Amino acid sequence: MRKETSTNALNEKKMIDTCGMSSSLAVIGGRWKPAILCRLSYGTMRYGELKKDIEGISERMLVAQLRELEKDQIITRMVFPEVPPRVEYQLTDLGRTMKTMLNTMSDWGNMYRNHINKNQNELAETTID
Amino acid sequence: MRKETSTNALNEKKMIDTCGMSSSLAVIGGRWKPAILCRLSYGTMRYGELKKDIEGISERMLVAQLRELEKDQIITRMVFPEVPPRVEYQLTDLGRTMKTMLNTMSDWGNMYRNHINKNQNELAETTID
DNA sequence: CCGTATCCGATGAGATACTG
DNA sequence: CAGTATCTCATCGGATACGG
Repeated sequence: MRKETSTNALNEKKMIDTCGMSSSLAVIGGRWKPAILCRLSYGTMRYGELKKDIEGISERMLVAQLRELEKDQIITRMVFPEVPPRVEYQLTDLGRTMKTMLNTMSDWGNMYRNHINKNQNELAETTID
Repeated sequence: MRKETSTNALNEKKMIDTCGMSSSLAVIGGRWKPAILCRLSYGTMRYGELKKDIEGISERMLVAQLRELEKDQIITRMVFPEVPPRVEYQLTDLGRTMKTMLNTMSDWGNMYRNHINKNQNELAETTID
């Protein structure tokens, strides 16, 4: 039953063996889920707000991604029986546990993009003949 | 413009605006890149080692993913002009900066899977009639 | 040993029109 | 307002055969 001897090597080994990365990517991956999750991490939003805020998304995709996140227990969908109808989405407790990961990914992504752009600019400058 | 007053809200706002998550996912996403990156984060590996170690991957996909990671400056490809031929892959310095993110994603993914499984088991137990 | 080339099905995702 | 339904196209990824 899994000794807890925490050498660095063992910790890293654990990562390879089980590789939970795929589980994470299955939940947060794809073209639109990052945009949805980023927004919902600040609180509740209505369907129409998400649609207006996420540029370029079609209704079909927005609904599909919201349904998947709901099935994966990351967000909740609350329907208010009013006229006109209102539907609000928000992170579950489980969904809120993602915030650290989302921030880490966002930070690395920004660093990476800056790095790539910087190198391209330097390259452009040195190759002017 | 942009006041640098670092309230919590503003820090979070930064995440939404730029959302580097998509940049991260563009580099590490997909079916096979997690497996490749996990393995290369321990050091150099040969093509054949990767192929043997990553169960189910086809040569077509292995090569394609390695080429993309190389283009994205995450790994290097070193060809040794020997007989038989030898090709070694390893993370670049830039690639090594991903390790924190990979671990965070792996940890959350494992936590998530455990959480889901646990709830399913409890549900199964309570619904036995 | 380290790949390419080719074919093909499954899935992701856009556009448009319609509905309770 | 908050969605469905349908059609279409592009990309991802698997299987197999062959090449330096």
